[in-house]
Amino acid sequence: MAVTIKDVGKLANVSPSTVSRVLANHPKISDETKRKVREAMEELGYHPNLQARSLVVKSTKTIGIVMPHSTERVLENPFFPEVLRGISLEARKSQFGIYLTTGASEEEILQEVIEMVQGKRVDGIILLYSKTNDKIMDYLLQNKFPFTVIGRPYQNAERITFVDNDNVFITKQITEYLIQLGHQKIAFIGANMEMVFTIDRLKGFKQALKENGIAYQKELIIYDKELVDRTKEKLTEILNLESRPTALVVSDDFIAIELISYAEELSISIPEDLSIVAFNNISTGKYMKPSLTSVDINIFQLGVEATKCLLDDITYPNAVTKRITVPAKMVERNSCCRVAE
Amino acid sequence: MAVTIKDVGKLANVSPSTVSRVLANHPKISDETKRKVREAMEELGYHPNLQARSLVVKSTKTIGIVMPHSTERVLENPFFPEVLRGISLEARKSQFGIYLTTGASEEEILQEVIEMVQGKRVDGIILLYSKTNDKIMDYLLQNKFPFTVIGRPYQNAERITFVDNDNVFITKQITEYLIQLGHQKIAFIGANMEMVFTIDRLKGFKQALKENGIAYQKELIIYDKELVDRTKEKLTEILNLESRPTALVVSDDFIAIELISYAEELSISIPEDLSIVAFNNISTGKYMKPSLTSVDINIFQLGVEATKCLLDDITYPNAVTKRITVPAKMVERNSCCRVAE
DNA sequence: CTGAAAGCGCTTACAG
DNA sequence: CTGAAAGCGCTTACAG
Repeated sequence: MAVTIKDVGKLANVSPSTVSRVLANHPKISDETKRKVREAMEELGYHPNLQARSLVVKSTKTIGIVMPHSTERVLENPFFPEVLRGISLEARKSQFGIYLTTGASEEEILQEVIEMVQGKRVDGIILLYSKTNDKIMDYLLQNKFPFTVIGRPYQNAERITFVDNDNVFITKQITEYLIQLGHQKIAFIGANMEMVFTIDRLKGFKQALKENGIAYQKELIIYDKELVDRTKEKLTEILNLESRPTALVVSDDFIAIELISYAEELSISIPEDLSIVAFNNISTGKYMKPSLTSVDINIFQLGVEATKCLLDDITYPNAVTKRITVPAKMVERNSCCRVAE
Repeated sequence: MAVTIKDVGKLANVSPSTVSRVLANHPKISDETKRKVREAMEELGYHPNLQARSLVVKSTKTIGIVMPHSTERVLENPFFPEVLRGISLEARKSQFGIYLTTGASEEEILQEVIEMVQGKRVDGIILLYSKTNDKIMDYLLQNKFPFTVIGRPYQNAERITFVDNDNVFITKQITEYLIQLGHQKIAFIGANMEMVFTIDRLKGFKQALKENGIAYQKELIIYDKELVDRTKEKLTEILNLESRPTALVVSDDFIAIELISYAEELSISIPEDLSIVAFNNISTGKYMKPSLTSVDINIFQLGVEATKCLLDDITYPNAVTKRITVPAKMVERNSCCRVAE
């Protein structure tokens, strides 16, 4: 059916081995035969069967990407396309393809990962997120399979190559920015507390409070879990607190946008009554009213670096693990202002 | 190194052929040997090498997805994650994996597609977009490789299975909605004119005008090409036309959001001075001020249906081509109002 | 019900 | 510089 190395060999009057060698541009093959063989390939429209090659060379030239559960709202935000753009760019440079998980639950994803790994579908894996007690990370580590994570591994970080923002630092910085604007009552609206970036950001948030002598108030910390399915009530609840916060650190621009709309229903003006700084710097943030002050976490670069690391890891197994920090920076716009006296 | 069918056979005291058969749960193998073999697999942690299997059964159980050029802004909007969610869901049901193109130009993507097809990496392909003169579609058609497109193929539609919204109809409908609100000067802000959905929407737009006796004005049609890199000038230009439109049909919520912000800089109020209906119904649309009236094109369902069709096509090659229409509907919010007399 | 053999399409020592 | 042979890990007629 499909044209194989044998057909090409026959047409060019050489053995299959020789065809294979010109495919690899082996230096010891004469230019003459190379020409002949290439002509034959051209004529027959030959293209190597990658499966067959993979089977013998034991390398697939593809990387697997583990996405968050496809049911998560996470996927709604532009993180995914953007990180993929970074990964693609870098993978393509090395002629690597991309294979995706599709699972809707951690268990399903784990099964897919096992199949990718054991089924020899990929040479390495990029984990797009880092959460606590992640079975997938455990599995990969245990099987010594090359992988890189975007985000800080909660355990075994010293044995894992990862790229991340310095979430503690940047969150401390933005919190201090709010403090310098005179805010004392600042709430933290986190994402899922199983996500390590949430843990790190909360840490930075607390550090800023502490170093500035502001007491930490438990009721001013809200997590995603409390938000899902009753976002509106929960957010409204905060806004109605008798000692309502004057500023918010919000894990995601989308939540910030939602929250702003609720605030305005309650006649709370942004930023006069409530300052907000969020994360991710979505492209429409600058067109909002008020425009959103947000942390640009450089998603594209996270993807690029993670891929570079993974490809390194595949090429030189057993090299030392690396830790890459991608700079995040606050983009100041108009959703924050000095607290009213 | 890795454990193979041979190792399992040895441990279970059967031939590799038998192991292979219990893998396939062949009915003629006795329960007793099945048990024995499965035990051995368990003990050794055996997992089949999918590459090897693919090589002989000539099926990869994976589908390839061709994305728009990764450089396009298209990727910024939630179309991509959402369609992928639909594809994943459906693919997973049939145990199919997903392989992605990464190319940054049509030429690169074509090369990748050729490699996917000839390299036997995938059993079928989903094209995530439809544009005029698409080399990739031509290639696939010519090679009789199973594929499905999301969007209407510009050529050869009768020979291609595709899923699409009825873009002509829905755009006609929303245009009539604006006309019924009393608007006569309506502008159309399209995406790239090479995209077939833009062509179709423009057609629906014109139909609505014609049937309502409104003259078609060329200067009220703007394409993406004119927008890229100088979006602001171009949009502002429209807003400054001496006979400024009172309503807009905009190809994408993101553009609408951007446009709204420029309008307000010019003290044009939405919707009082300018009504807007856009496409895609992004999740934050309802939190905008004003909230966005937008067409929900049901991206998720487009992904699901495209995958179903493709899997059918893979299972029953040479079946008749299908055309699936996924309903789109306008979600009415507050960005449109009756034209001022 | 099970095994031996051939074969999927390639690569790569080994030999000359 | 090139070919014959073995092998990657599986599946599947063919035979018994």
